[in-house]
Amino acid sequence: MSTAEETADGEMSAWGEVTPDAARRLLVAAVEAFAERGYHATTTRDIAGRAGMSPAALYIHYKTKEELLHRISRIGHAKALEILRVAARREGTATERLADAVSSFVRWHAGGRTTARVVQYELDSLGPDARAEILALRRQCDAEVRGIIEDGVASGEFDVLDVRGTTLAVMSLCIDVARWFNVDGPWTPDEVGALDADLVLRMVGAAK
Amino acid sequence: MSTAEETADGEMSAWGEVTPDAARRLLVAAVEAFAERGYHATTTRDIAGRAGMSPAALYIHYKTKEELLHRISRIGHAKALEILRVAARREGTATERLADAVSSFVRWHAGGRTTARVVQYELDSLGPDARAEILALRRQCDAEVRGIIEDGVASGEFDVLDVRGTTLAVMSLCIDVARWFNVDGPWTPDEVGALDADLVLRMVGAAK
DNA sequence: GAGCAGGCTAAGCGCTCGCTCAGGTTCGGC
DNA sequence: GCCGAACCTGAGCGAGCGCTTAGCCTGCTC
Repeated sequence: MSTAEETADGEMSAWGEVTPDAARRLLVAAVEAFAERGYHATTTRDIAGRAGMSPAALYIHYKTKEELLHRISRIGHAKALEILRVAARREGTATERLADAVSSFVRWHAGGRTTARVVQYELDSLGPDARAEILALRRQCDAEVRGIIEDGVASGEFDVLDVRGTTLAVMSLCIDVARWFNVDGPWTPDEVGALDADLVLRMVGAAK
Repeated sequence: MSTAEETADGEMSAWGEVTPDAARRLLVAAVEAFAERGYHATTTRDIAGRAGMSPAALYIHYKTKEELLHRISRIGHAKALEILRVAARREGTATERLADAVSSFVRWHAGGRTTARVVQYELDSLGPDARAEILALRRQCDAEVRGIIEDGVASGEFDVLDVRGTTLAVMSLCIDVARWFNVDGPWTPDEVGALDADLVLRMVGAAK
């Protein structure tokens, strides 16, 4: 699969399943605003304005501003989990699957940086129930990566002292990309993905 | 140097240089509130309340709420830079200095998680001038780590394909600790520091 | 072509925000 | 014992917030 759908204009194509059209435009506007300013610094008037509507139109499609963040978080985490699941369950050695997981996960964080920032850093702005639901998805993401590492340890491909700690370090490497990646910077999402995949294989002691 | 000054009750001792006493109490209260809720979700009434004062007292010591964040960011980044500088300029091989830099930097992010969260994740809430000033400090932090890695490459200790990219990955590993570390979790700051230092040495291809 | 449901806006409500200001208290210097 | 400076509070201002409501279009049904 190409990364085109996650970059530039295509970044927002992942929201195609959201209907009707007005609800999707509001959601996309909210993603952009939350990514730029953060949830609490974003006003409902700003979101509606970006979608070309009046502030009141927002409340026809969503009950509250928080519901927008909740839906964005759920869809985003579902996408992240899908990326990791596909990599974890494909054919191949643990080394190949880990490299695939890291490179595609990093590509998503870099190319879809706008979405990824909201998904990874605005979790605490959700209420307790919504946060608990999203945290469950996040633990599943961790579990997919940990599973690959455990496979590699079991098969003798990897040399890892602390599987849980190393898993967290791998996730850190991927997630933090959303914090620093800049589309005007020296790297493409593909290049960062390849670099980080190489670094992760070194971390787990995989043979080159 | 022990890590005691960065943990538990001692976390806030780094603000000893802030005077007078009331100004320091307000600053510490702001650090706690910003770390818990984020800058925009924190009210001046909350900060003043935590410091045991009326909302108006805040404006005797600080011109605006943003000035509080600015001062916190500057002091925090200065501390981070000092930690990295000490490790980078001590005696020893590049391997020893990199391990020292990572373990002490990670210890600071884990033990002083409250401060580190504000310092690393609330940067965008600053105005343009203040942000530019803080970004300069951040680039100096990167440069210290990059310097150690370049030394290791030059001496033949390290095997690194992309020095800039690897530096960013090392910083990611350290900084992201502030996002996930939990004082009630299974690790102490020292343990995370040692684990991440080991992983970083693997990333740069240092001999065990 | 009247009725009606869904989608939208203009106007604005109640509230809390960052911040201000007049005035009170405390305390060292003389 | 009085003065001025430093510090702090109670009260509250103007603004902007999330969200609501009354009513107007538009297009589909029969």
